[in-house]
Amino acid sequence: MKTQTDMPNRFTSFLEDRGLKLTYERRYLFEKVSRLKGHFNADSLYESLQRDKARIARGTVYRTIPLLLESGVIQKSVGEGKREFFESQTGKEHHDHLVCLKCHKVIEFHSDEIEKFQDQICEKYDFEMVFHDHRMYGHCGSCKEKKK
Amino acid sequence: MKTQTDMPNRFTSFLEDRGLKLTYERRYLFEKVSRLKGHFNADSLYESLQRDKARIARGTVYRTIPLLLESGVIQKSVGEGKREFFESQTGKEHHDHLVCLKCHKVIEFHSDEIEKFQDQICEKYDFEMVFHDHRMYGHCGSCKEKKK
DNA sequence: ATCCAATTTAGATTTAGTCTCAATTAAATG
DNA sequence: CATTTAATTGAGACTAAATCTAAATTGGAT
Repeated sequence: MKTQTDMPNRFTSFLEDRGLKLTYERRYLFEKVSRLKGHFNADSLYESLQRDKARIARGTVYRTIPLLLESGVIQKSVGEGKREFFESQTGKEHHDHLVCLKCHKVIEFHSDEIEKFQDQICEKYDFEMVFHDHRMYGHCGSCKEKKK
Repeated sequence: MKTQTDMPNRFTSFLEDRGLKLTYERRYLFEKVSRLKGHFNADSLYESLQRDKARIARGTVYRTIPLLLESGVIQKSVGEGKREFFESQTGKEHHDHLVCLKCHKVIEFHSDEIEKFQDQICEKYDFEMVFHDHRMYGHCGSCKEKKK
């Protein structure tokens, strides 16, 4: 819920832990993706920087994305095409996805029970979860019928 | 009348539903990926065909992968690099993944309870699940400690 | 304020994936 | 089972995505 700009955050602590520099470009990209609502890929992110007149090179975007992924600021998302898609984790109300293999419709769902058992699994394996991604693929109601 | 001795399967029924032809290449690729155990990408699949001396063009591999995905024969998998990775769904003992954001270790898990609630969700949304993919990202036991 | 290793930039290069069109083939039809 | 035709394939040209390189810049330690 909180997205403080100058306070330490998930990303700045991550950089510090790794002994990496907090450059202008890294901070800019962190703030940019934190504000992004929908899905994006490396290129659409680069283009939105250009619209901002932020002079950050394409290569820097590609080099920063793995850092944002590893720090859990963004995650890989439901990709329908060939490219990798990402979405911001910040302040997002969590949901998971049912994806129709036929019409590609995406239905969002949420289950407290599943989340509870997830936590149990993490405890069992001594794993500290940052985020998760749970998708079920199959056929939605209308495509099931159309199958005849 | 079918010229093949093969039984109908998920892929052949899919092709039939869509009015697509069951070509030599499609059958070959279906059988190939069904036998594959680990992860693969478009290129490693193409290379394994060349080792087989199967003369199937690169373009055909790229054109067939979406069909294998849509029919649920393969699914997109835990991709660590930039490329899309796939894995066969056939006859695989189902498991899900805990993925360490730091060392990229993958821990497999299985939970009957989670599967049960998944089924409930599907029922609620009138969704017929073909397969699912559930990943939790975070820090594994040893990376948690190393964080200091 | 200085210094140095890390990082960035711009563009060249490499690699991944798509497209085109002539040739081939599945399978529907008689 | 010969004919027909629309779908599919193969080969390679082409486009797009991602990486690399070397010179310039910068964070942050001293």
